[in-house]
Amino acid sequence: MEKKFQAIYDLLAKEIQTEKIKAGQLLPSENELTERFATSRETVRKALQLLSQNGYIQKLQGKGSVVLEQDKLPLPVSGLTSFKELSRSMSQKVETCVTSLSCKKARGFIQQVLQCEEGTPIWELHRLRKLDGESVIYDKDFLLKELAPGITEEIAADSIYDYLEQELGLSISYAKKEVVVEEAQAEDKAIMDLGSYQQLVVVRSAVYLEDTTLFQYTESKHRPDKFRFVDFARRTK
Amino acid sequence: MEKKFQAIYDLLAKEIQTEKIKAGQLLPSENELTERFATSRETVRKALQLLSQNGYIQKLQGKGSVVLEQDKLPLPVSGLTSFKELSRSMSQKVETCVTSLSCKKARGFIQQVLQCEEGTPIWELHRLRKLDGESVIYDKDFLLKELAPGITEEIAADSIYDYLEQELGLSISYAKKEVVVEEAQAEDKAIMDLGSYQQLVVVRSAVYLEDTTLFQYTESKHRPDKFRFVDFARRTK
DNA sequence: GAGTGGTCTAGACCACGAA
DNA sequence: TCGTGGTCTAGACCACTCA
Repeated sequence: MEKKFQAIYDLLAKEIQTEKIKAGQLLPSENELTERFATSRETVRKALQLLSQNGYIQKLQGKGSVVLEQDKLPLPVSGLTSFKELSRSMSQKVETCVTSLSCKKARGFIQQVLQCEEGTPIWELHRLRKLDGESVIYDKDFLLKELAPGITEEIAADSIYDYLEQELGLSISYAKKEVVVEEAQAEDKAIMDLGSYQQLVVVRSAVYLEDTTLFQYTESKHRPDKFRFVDFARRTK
Repeated sequence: MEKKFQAIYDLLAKEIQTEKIKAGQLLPSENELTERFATSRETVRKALQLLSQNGYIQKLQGKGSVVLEQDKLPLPVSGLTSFKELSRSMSQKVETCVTSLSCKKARGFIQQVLQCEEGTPIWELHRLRKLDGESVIYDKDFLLKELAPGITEEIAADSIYDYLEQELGLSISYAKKEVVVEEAQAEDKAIMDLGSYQQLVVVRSAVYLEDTTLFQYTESKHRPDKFRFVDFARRTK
């Protein structure tokens, strides 16, 4: 059974996305929504808080909740989104090529970033992402084998997150990310279509499960002209 | 009078920051906190939700709230943070130099991004940020003059946000951002210390007030080696 | 003054984890 | 079984906007 506030959120989000309620208009008041959904005001407010967080509305005390303008498919690199989910919203032709999938024992750098015992089995996965036939993104993933024993090249080419969440029932919960620009390494130049680009945008992320286990470490290198990051942020005072 | 849930948040955040409660430990249970702060459980939960959003804790059903590891001063380019607030957390010597402050009538590109009438008075502000004597960040701001009539070079060199919020009582509420990499223009090369760098990380942002007025548009160009972006993101399902 | 959102309360029942 | 967090309720009072 879906949670009530989630259902209200989904419905309102959909009405905004489909422009059944247009930007600039006010949502029905909290009291009206309370009646319409036969619930309590706090539950309505939970839904509205989600809408506000995700940039759908702005609440104005004494007035109501204004619907904000929706951006036309910004790549939500922000938040936690996998490549497959991303590519769905891209018009271009996208291809994923698994260049390497091997199992290693943790030591040195990898052991350190995954914060595990020396010798822990680790999947090391390299994937090349092609847009319109050009290799422009190079991902290296390191994951605890213990938690995802059955990874295959097919799964890796599709979506690891789908596999984890739907097949294994693991819940990805949060991530820490860092974005920097670095010189392309010899390996990058050999494997990617860099043209004259000498630098790459590198996104490093640590992915955690619900129980706070650090589960995956990823280094994603992007050719600068194919990198775009968009963000919606609220001021927290 | 400070809101109760905010006070509880502040106190707990401080205890985590100062490692009075260490990473990996559990927070007191919601019932305990309810008693300690002589409040209701929902109020405690509001505070905990904030802590969770900001990456301080992870809630585990049936167990409690685990304190997460704190990162040592990540530049929070994420969220909504002004340069002055940023520089406070940087060890390096930071200098801001106002290279231009003028008032224009909106038209063309500027009119479009600020979504205002043609001819609306606009402040155009150029600032150069120096780290250790090198000019590595170049900001161009466009703001509605109507809302911030009294801007001076002194204010611009200090913090515009402080002026807006403390002097004018305006409330900055949210922003949309985009990060891309672009070729350095002739102007950028002339005014910044770019060395052999040919490309710049460009952060474009639109800043909105509480009443959803689009108030400011900023283009911030960073020398790639001095750009770093960190982010904490929760998975939203 | 009427209607809006913002905060807070005191309770209820449920799902989950650990012992 | 007991303590934890997750959801939900029905009410209260306040601050704000607008007519």
